[in-house]
Amino acid sequence: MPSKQDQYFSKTLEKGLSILNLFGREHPSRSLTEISTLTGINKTSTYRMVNTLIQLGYLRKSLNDKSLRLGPKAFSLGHECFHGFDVYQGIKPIIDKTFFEHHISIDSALIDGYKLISLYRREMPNLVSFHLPLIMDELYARAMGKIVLANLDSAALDSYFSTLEPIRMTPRTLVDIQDIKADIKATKTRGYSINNMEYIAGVISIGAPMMNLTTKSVVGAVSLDFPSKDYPLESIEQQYIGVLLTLAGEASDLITNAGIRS
Amino acid sequence: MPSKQDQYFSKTLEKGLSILNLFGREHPSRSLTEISTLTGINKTSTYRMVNTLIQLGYLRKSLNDKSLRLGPKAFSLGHECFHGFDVYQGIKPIIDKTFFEHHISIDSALIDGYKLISLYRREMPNLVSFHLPLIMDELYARAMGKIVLANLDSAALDSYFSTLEPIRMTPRTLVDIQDIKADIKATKTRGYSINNMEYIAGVISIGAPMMNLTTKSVVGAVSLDFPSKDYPLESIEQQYIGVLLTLAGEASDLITNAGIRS
DNA sequence: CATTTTGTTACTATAATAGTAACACTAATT
DNA sequence: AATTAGTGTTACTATTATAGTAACAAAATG
Repeated sequence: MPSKQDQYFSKTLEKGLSILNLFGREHPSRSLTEISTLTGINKTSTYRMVNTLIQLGYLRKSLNDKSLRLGPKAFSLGHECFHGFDVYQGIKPIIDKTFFEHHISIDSALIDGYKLISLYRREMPNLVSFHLPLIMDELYARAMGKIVLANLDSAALDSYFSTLEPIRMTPRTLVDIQDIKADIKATKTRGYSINNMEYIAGVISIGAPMMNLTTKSVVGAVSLDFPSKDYPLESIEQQYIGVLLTLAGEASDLITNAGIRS
Repeated sequence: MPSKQDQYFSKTLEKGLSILNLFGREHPSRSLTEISTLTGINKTSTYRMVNTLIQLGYLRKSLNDKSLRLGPKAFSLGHECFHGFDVYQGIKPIIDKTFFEHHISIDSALIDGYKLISLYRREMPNLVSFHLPLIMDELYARAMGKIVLANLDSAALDSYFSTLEPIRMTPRTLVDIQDIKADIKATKTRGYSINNMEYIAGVISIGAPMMNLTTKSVVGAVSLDFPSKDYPLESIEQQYIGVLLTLAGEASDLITNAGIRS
């Protein structure tokens, strides 16, 4: 948790970046007041920040209505930030290798607070095609989320549950807090997580943690995803746990070398 | 040209973003003093900005040496900025359509100052594979650059030439300023630009402008790229000018609707 | 071990931002 | 057409955040 009140923290920069973060695939356009209310920044300050971003080319303003959109500079910054992220470059070959060896769908993600940031993903054509968001909230309903929760310390876990309001996404989603807690406990002793069609109907996943081996802390997770009609859970557990744990081990080595920590 | 001295411009935000812009594929790691000298920001202020970016997760610091790298937050911001850019989403189908109809390599870019920002690209396997940078400086040596220059007003063109120091990239690259000026003039009357192996040996390109039809200004360009061994320049000019101009027209419509202007 | 370089902290004058409030302008409603 | 509500933009200062100097610590270098 950052101590944001020291002298060596720029609130202005934080505000500016929080504005840029409001734009994305599902929000290509926003208005000034919308930005002001969403960020909690007063309207004049919002205007200053937005105006700055426009002048620098990160945002642009429609002429008719004055709605704001991403500008060319945001596009190029985005490209560089995406492809310049060394962990992304490092995990690609690891996941690709496993993908071509075993022909299974694989996903990976990093923790950011109590969210998962999707890192790199390969999907088999047999899987129900689902367009996953880049940042995912539902830790309790996904294999990657469960294994992350199982590796948090009890204080962090309490803090997570204190604000949690589970949403039922499939008939099998766990929505009772006690059920979720029990599942997390089981996951911890098991060493890997199971998502039995709780997030998307027809998809079974197993997950393992990406650990920083130096600090002994979770920083993300990998998962293998299977179509339930072709793969019963029992056979997955018999055949693929080794693959999963090997992959997670390789990913953990990468993470540890890169010095990622949460 | 932005008037950056008004009250409604945040210098702090500008500095913070300029730091983030120093990172990318070819510069995954940088030191504090490096950042300070490159941006011209005083060391303490750099420290404040960098510290902020670290606390927010946009940068991370190596434990041993204290070198800085992009963090997970920069990765997710990058992804959203890239895929949330509506012009990118809009130009994809246009270029894909032409690509599948004519089986030729196609490139597109937007202007940013006197640089080109690569937008979307499709490449045929017959083309010499070249890894283009996302931001390109050599306007004088590329088809997309030439057509952009040909559409600038004389003041802007003078300003461009006043700082230009051409680099010879192939035996055919124009390095004499007078030669370049003559070529720009010829391009202007021709209506499309020709790059005859001046940027990469063995690659001939033709370029046309993406115009904002409302403001009558250039905002970018598209180009068709051919391997010179299979396509002599004469046959390209006979067969593909129509394709090029149609594509440029469609791209211009998109740009105009989006309200992109330079 | 001495020397240079790089990162971090202390301190304060100055400049930049926050926030209130008023204003212009458009869109919606009557 | 007139009224209202809403959004974006500007004016104006108190406040506070930042810039920059300088000193210091900690590595890196020789």
